Amino acid sequence: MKDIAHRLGISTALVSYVLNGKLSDRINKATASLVKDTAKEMGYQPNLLAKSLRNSKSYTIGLILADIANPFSAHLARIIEDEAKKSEYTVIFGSADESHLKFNDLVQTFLSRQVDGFIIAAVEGAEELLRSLKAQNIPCVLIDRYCSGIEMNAVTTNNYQVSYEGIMELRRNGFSHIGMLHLKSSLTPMTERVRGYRDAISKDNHYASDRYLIGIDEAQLKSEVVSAIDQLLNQHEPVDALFFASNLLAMEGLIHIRNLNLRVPEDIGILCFDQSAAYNLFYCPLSYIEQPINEIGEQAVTILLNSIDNSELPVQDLVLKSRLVMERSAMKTSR
Amino acid sequence: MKDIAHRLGISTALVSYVLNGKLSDRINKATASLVKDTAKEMGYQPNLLAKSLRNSKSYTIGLILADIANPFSAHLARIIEDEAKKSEYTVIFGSADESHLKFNDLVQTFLSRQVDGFIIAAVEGAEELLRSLKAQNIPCVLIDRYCSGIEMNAVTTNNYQVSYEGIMELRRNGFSHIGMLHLKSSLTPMTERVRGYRDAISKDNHYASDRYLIGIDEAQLKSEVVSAIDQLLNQHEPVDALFFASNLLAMEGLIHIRNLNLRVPEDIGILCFDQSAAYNLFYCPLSYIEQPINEIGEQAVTILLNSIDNSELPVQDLVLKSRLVMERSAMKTSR
DNA sequence: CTGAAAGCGCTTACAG
DNA sequence: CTGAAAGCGCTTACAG
Repeated sequence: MKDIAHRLGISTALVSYVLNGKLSDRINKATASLVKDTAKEMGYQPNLLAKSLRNSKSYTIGLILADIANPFSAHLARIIEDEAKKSEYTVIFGSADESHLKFNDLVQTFLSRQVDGFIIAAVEGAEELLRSLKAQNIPCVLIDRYCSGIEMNAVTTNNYQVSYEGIMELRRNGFSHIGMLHLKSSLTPMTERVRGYRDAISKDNHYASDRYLIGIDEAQLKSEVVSAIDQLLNQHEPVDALFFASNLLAMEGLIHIRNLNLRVPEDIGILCFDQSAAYNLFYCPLSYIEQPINEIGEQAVTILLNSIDNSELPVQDLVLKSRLVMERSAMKTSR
Repeated sequence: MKDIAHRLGISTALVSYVLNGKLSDRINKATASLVKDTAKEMGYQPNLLAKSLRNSKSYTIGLILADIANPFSAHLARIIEDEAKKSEYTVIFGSADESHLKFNDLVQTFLSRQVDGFIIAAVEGAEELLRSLKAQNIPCVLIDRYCSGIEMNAVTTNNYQVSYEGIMELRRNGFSHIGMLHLKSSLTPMTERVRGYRDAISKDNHYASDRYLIGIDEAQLKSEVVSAIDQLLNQHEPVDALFFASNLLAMEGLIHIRNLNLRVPEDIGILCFDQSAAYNLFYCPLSYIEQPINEIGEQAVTILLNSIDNSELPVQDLVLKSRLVMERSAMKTSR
């Protein structure tokens, strides 16, 4: 910029005005186009760091996910990237691995990088930090996980409702002993899915709602899924259907079911949470609950950018609808 | 920083020295600890933008991938994130979608954000821009795709060698008519895999090396995979094994094979490129070529950071070894 | 229509 | 042992 100004014998102020299209009504058109041409010729690259420092606006959003390597997160990241780009925002991301420490670390790092706002899939124990972000008036949108007790923008899905309906569908389709594998987690998506399952099971006094309900520790997911399924099958009245409450649970569960040579849906009905390209390789078309990932990502960005532009906006709490996709795996066939 | 200085009645210079641990040998220890305490108490957050501007070093690396939503890319991104974090670097990422325009755009955006260096999965037609990055002396590491004709740091895998060996293994295991589906792409991973296949087929005058070789257009991957497989099966001498040259090709191909009710490996042998959690849902254990993703990511970051720290380093061209994992899908059983 | 000057938050060579 | 001052690359209120 200095070079341009110097070359043309004008001030950097003028260069700045021209390049940013400001005051364009009272600038000599000849000089204006001269500046533009010279800028192009010299390959001028604005320094966004300097710009941000001066404007206290970085056009950067911080995205904190559980793990970018998880297909669900990766897909979401892609949507957010595209949506942010439309408004000239860049995304910096980090994976918190459900760890409170990593989460804090990421927030601090991103803050010192002066992000304009956050899109956050919270971890357990994040309440305090979230509260402090809110107190500092830093624009945030929670995705996936809702944090009760704090009024913050959030984009979530109807986990309770769709789980309830999924189980009711299984019952309607003739399954009578439906088990559920969920992650041991106090975060809303999981607790809501469990609640949906329990209410559906309890309806009309089916049987005790925790009889076939098993929580899995994410740290040893594989082995626990295997023993949980074995346990549910080796009972006096074994389950005739299984509800997997996340894509990872479904993946490991299905592998075990295939290893046991169980036939789906004849021996056991299946309903999974989250879509996955992998399901297509299973021999039986799998039923699943599809979250509207595109909409989650788009809405999160929209809400965030709005609240960056206008800090006085009321808190938005958007609950999107997941879709129940029923395939053969959830259709009981007469034996 | 100004606040701290003001509160303590000292200069910001001193605060800066203390907080950065510089000149620590000639600073009063009492003031030093006073500064540190006050900084903590006031919740001082350094502004990395200002720091970067002053130091012309942003501690940011730009990661350009084909598509962060692709499991392979997502996994790589995660490794790179972790490795970069170890050295206090933050990653900004973008998906180029194999588009030359998006690629240019991302490079420009990241440059104006003053990244210290790039990790790049190049697109077709990126040569010119890469050459200009090299001319500007901007640290870069190419991953996955090698760009012939430009001397740049690169971390790739032995695509030719491992494809050749995979096909030879299939032949050794009794398959005699081996087809290959690859993407129409002039990028090295694909061309090298094809070359490996052809050389293995040509060896000992098997048959014309392009007889069962079909290129797929990524834009309509699904439909073309289906018709390609049909074509390879409905011949006078149909194929008895298939080599899928990428994870997406394998995914769609396997779906079609399952739809056709073909038995693997009895009716058709299978070898896939790239590992995938999805493979585990297939009824027959699948053979695949596993690229060392962890090592790719780690080495890419290491090489990049080294060349950021020392611009005089010689160009590194690292070729890592992929691993051939042979399972039942590649074992011909006597009918 | 255009320029001189201050300032964003930091660092560092220089002086004392 | 510590401070005043310049400067990184930008923007913008003010003056002319």
